[in-house]
Amino acid sequence: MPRVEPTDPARPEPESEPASESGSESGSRAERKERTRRAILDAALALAADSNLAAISLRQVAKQVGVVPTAFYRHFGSLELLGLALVDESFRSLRLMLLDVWRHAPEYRDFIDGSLPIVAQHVRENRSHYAFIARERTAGPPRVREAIRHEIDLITRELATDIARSGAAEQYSSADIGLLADLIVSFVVTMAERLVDDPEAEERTLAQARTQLRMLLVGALNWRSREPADGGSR
Amino acid sequence: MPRVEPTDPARPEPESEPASESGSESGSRAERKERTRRAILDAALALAADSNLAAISLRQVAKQVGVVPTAFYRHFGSLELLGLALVDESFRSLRLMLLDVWRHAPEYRDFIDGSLPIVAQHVRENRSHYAFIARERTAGPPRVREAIRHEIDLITRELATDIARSGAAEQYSSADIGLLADLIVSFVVTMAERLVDDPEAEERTLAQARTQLRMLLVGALNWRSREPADGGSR
DNA sequence: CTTGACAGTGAACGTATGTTCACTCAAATA
DNA sequence: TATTTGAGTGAACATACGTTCACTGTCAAG
Repeated sequence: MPRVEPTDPARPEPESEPASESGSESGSRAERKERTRRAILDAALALAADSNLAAISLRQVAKQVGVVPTAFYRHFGSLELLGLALVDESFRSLRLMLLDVWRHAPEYRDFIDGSLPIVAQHVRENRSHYAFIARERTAGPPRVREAIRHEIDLITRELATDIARSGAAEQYSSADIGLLADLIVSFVVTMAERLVDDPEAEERTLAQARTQLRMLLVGALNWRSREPADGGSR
Repeated sequence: MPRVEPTDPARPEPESEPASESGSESGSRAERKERTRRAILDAALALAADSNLAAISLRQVAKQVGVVPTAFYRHFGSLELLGLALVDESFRSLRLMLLDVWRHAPEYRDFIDGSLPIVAQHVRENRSHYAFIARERTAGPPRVREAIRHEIDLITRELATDIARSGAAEQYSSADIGLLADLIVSFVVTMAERLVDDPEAEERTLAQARTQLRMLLVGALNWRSREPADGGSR
């Protein structure tokens, strides 16, 4: 039986079923496996927070979860694959949040005041995931870095098509729309990094980001693409 | 054995002086110490490039340098202090480069076309240092992270005073100048990260960055600060 | 009721880690 | 010339690492 002696990793998992059993070994076989998997993901997330993924060990994770090191391999082939799983779940949640943002952005004016608080709230509620992404984006194993960059690229493209659709697509070349989307996403990534880094300063960070985003969009509104094939050959 | 370092144990040290002695033990006592110190810094820089500072070991560094592990302590008390030294030397070089940039920026138009190539060249010639900064900025030991953030803050402030001096300081509140400087520095940091990440794409990255920086400055030129102390809140 | 699948166990392995300590021996100082 | 200094040595330590292997006990399918 799995012992639960280390720092209590009580599952705050939203169970659709009313958990009649308070013990840690309830549920079906598959449910128990999934619970261990979650515990491993959470433990890795917590341990990596004090340094980074490449600096933690399989044995530390296993110890924190309360299982023997070998049990790790039943769930992940390596720490790198664990990292990819964390990237996956981080961006799955992020994309759901972005659906809200897309919806609440009918005009440019509302775009900022409507979107930023939603993003900030999501960062606040998923701090460890954002911290993970911010760190591993530049310092993670190559495959993890690539996965994160790919996800951000996808988001940038979505924002670009959204700008092209709802904005004045006439005055911008499609290349310039892409560049604008990239500028915005890069800025929001930077802002998210700051929210993660210093949660206490959320209010100030947000106020500044709002002004900066407005500066940026003033630039966009006064922008005229010169030639069709200006700087962007795609 | 997850990773190996097939690095040649030979000294790849670029000597500017015509080495009359082919051996590696010329010079005074202090010079020899300094040479070992440099070798340690370079070795750590190279080893961290495959993961990050927190993931490498004192022994790996010592092995790569070609000294016994204990010799490390004659130069640095810990890997963290080594990291701080690397931050220091990275930004010392960076600041020298920025002096050039400040000088060659009399107008906004020239600011972009004159500055970006200088920055790009510096990144190209100091790739390993920029890679180090980019990684450790988010994933390094806390004190290293803090040191990097502090250096970037100083640069941002310098840019702000430079904008206030040479630009039209009338139409912006001082707070907004700071926000604009932060916007620019953040963007350049992102651009530098990309140059480091994919040196092959330097030309395209630079072309896009030039357009994006122009978008950003169009925003700045059309910006009017609403109230003295506040941002553009409505 | 039997049986196979399989999450988790526990020992064992060879190797790598940080740090200590007493030491050498050539250059710098006196 | 005699002495001090200090960069680099090499052994030793306790601990941690990833990975292997044969195992156990229980849930679910046959």
